[in-house]
Amino acid sequence: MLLSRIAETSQSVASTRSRITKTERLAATIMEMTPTEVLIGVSYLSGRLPQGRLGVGFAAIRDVDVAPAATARLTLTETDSTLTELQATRGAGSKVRRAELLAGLMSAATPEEQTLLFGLLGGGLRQGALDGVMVDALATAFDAPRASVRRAAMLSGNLAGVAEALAMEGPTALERFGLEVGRAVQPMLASTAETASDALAGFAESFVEWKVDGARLQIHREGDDIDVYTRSLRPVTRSVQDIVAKARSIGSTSFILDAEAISLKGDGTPEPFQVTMTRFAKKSAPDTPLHLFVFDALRLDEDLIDLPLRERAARIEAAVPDDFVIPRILTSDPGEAEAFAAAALAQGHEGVMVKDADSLYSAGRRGSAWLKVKPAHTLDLVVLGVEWGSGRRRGYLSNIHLGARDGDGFVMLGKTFKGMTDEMLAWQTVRFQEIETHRDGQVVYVRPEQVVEIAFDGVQRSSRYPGGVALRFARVKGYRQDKKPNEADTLDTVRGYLQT
DNA sequence: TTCATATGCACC
DNA sequence: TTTCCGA
DNA sequence: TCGGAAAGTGCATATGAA
Repeated sequence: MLLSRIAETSQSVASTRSRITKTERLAATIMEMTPTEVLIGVSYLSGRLPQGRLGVGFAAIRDVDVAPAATARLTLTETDSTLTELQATRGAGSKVRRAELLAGLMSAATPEEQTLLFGLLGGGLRQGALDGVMVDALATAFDAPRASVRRAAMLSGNLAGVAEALAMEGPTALERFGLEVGRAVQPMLASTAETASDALAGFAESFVEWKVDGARLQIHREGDDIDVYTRSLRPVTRSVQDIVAKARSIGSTSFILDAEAISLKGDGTPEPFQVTMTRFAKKSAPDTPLHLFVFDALRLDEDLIDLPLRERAARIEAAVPDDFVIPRILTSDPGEAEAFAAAALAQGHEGVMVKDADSLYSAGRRGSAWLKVKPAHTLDLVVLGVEWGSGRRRGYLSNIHLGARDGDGFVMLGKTFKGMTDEMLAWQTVRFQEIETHRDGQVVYVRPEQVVEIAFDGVQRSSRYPGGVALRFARVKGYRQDKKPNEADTLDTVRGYLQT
């Protein structure tokens, strides 16, 4: 029902415009909904989508100008306060979580409204999108074990189907859902560890494998049909025909593999991440070949997700050509692990993954069975400006602009909001207004007087910043009260990280 | 028509 | 993607 | 222990200005 509405609205928009965006499509659909439908949809959306992408959709609901992210954020906040009011009527002072709210909405919804909601989940949004909030809400609304709902949704990649089955048949319907070749599965995620030895300490025996700076791929094959998906489950089969060809040479005709794809230079060292990424743009010729590094198998002739990693690895060794398998060792010796990690770094790779050899594949979970270990660098930089935060950081100065010393001045290298505790936020809100020079919109500019220690993963070329370089994954380690700006690191020092 | 800016969407 | 925080 | 919230950069293309 909803799907056909989306199709109709798409066509009418397409007749007047050259291209329609996902948000426009969504907006058009939302505008035709009844208030109840909007309430259900919006309460889901407000907890679900990244902020910046909602601009057009929410602007349309509120009938305000289609305008930049600022409008979207404002509108999103309004939506939030509407929800808060709703919550307040339920219980004085008691906080109602979004999942509870949603569960209540679903239970109270008419069959027509439920159909719309499930349609929204399955077709209106990203295919296969999954959300902890939704799983929670479904479990509560239909009185099913949370873990079972989660597992069914993760493995089938079909949240809408799970929701519908729960509504029609109840919790017993969950047993039907399992792995399906051709249907992308939420990939297993990793936590972080400081060093390879630290990571190793938690496991009886560990696989230590290269962590390459590429793109994660999930490769499905059933007979002659091969499909490739990104980490976010976007199908990219057409862009990566060289990967498809490699997959075809694997000694099995029914599999689901978890792998990394990366462009390497002639000497085997990695190309910058941006080079790999251009292969995944909509229109790009495969002029830079992608290497394939398989590191896990959810299925190889039979389902493997409930077998330990050591067994899955053995099956991979037997079926996948060595060239396509991630270099790794099985060990419990910290020295061996550290040496392997050092060698990976020497090859130019990011670091290593350390994985519990006895762990099962838990789709979509960020557990501690997989640990990523990458060395962090630090720099002492100078704060050039700060932006007012939003959401839970409203009223605080949050996102800081970072500068490196260059001659007598400072050159901006990027921004960061990561690594700040609530205490630091409170402190910097006062501090940066003390050294404020002027304001422009959300930005408070300051005299370059405050030094901050910044951790980062690497330096990349940038067309955005005047120094031609930007920091990758910059986060605050702490403010340096003991250093003067003229002791901060220089632009040349930063550029020095480009090669390594 | 060309160039610059804005926007959407992808990812680590 | 990293980090902090609350349930 | 888990998941939400905070917002990053780069590239391609659509739109607006010259």
